[in-house]
Order: sequence, then C-alpha cells, then structure tokens
Amino acid sequence: MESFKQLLREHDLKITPARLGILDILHDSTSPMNAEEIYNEVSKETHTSLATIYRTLGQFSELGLLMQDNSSDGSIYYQFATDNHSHYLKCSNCNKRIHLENCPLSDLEERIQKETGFKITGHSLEFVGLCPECQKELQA
Amino acid sequence: MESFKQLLREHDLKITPARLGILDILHDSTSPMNAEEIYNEVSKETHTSLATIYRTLGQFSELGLLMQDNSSDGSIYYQFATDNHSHYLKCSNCNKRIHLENCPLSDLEERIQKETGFKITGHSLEFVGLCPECQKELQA
DNA sequence: GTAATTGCAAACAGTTTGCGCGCCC
DNA sequence: GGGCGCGCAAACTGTTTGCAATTAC
Repeated sequence: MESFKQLLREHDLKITPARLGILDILHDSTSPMNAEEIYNEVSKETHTSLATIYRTLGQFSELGLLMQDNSSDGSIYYQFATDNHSHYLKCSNCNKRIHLENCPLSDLEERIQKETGFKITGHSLEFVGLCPECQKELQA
Repeated sequence: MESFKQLLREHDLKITPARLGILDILHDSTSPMNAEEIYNEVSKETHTSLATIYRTLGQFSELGLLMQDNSSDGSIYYQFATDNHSHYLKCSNCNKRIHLENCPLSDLEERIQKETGFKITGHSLEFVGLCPECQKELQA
C-alpha cells in the first residue's frame, strides 16, 4: 500500500483513492483485467467512474507501469508491466479464458530490437482456440 | 482468380464481386489489412459497403480462410490463414507499422496445445515500440 | 423461383473527451 | 489557493444488425 503511494509520487501523480485502488486490484489479480472488471472491483471500495478508470489506466500505461493487451473480445486488458507478465488463451466457442503463465516472447523481442532498431516497449498476444469441453460438444 | 471461385464453391458460398474482391486484395497485399483499408480497395472495383466487408471478413474468418489480429489501434487486421502469416511492429509515437515476416509462434502453439488440451485455431500478436526515427526525435 | 447476399441506416460496445466542481498538496 | 483529478453526460470509433431490395444459382 505505502509502496504504491511512493510509486505515484515518483511519477508526479497525486495520491487518490482511485489510483491506489487500481494498483491494489491489479496487484492482487493473478491475471490481466479489462477496464470494466477493474471498475467493478474498485467501485466496491471507492466511489469512482468508468471514465476515471480509463483515464488512469491510460496514464499508467503511458508511464510504462502497466501494459495493455488488445483482446479479441474488443476490450483492452491491463496488467503490471513486469518481465514475467502473461497472456490469455481464449475459447472461441464458450469464450472461456485460460491464463497462460509466463510470457515466452522476451527472447524474440530481443532479436527484433536488434534487427529493426525499434525500442520495443510492449506487445499484445492472445491465442484463440477450442477448449477441450467445446471440442467434445462440437464433435457430438 | 478462377481458383478463388473454386475456393468459394468449396465452402458453399455464392460467388459475388465483393467476395472475390476481398480475396484478391488480401492475396495481393504483402501485409495484413483492416476492414477500412480493404473497403477502400475493393470499392474501387466494385460498388460495395463497409457492412458487407465486415460480414464477409467475419465469414471467411469463421471458415478458417482468414485470421484476425486485434491491433492496438482498435481495429482488426485480416490476412490469409497460412502457416507463414505475419505480424506487425508498431511505433507508439508516429504509428508507423513495420511488417514482420514469418510468425514465430508455431512451436509455441504446439506446446500449448499439448499442455492445455485446447485446439488452437489462431492467435493475435503485435509488438509496440519506438521506431529509430522517433527515438531520435524524442531524445532531442 | 428461392434462398443467400447486399446496402442502408440505425444500433451497439468500448473508449474518449469537454466541462465545471471538488479535492490533494 | 491553485491546479490536478474527478464525475457526468455527450461524443466518437470500429463493428454489428434488422430489414427490404437484389442477386446468384
């Protein structure tokens, strides 16, 4: 908690309940969340609005605190921008999401940076497929 | 051309100018395109509407002819679903897109299929970073 | 002829923004 | 006290959908 206040100060951001709430929620979550999910959680603790959630998530992303994943469900998923972030595997039939631990792209990013001269700051990755249950269901 | 007609017949789809146009454009393009880009090209040849483009792209994707990439620009990029499809590297400053040949994820997909029991039908991948020019510009 | 396909316009969902009030430092 | 941050509602963007007219077969 206290460390999040420190984090905000370091980035010249005022300490507000919404900002702390978002950081808390994302810290507690084991997998990426979209704006609405975050809003639902944060608004349990603090009176806030979706607009604020979006604005704050945008700021945090620009500062490099969070990374964004554009999902095939049309929304953006947010998580802390650690080296060991993760991605989703989504069932195209039942829309169930499976959380894949560990992102396998760091080696690849390294190579692409060398080859293109880009400074890579993030990536978006999602797998889509059929979960075991839906494979059975659709076979029948 | 003729082969695209065959392709449509195989999938029980009627042969229409819009469908042929979309297949042509995507075949000629060296990199993924979004609905609006495709519409701009196809409508040069044939009178059509964005709605038709979206509907057709959706159909083709469901049939497995095309694959979709959800880009951080908020739109969906389409390309033929070949093993050797590709992805983008996008500059977060000037929005320039660099086209990365060869998708590096097939090995990984194989592994995930084994580990999760999912049947993976596609994925979405995009790298975001700063292009060499923008790195200089922002340093100055 | 008949069902699939289309165009149009309206509906939608997620996200962004303008503005005035209020809170953090 | 001054400016950053906020809530609200309205605007925007990409995409989807209902329906009547049209086309492919």
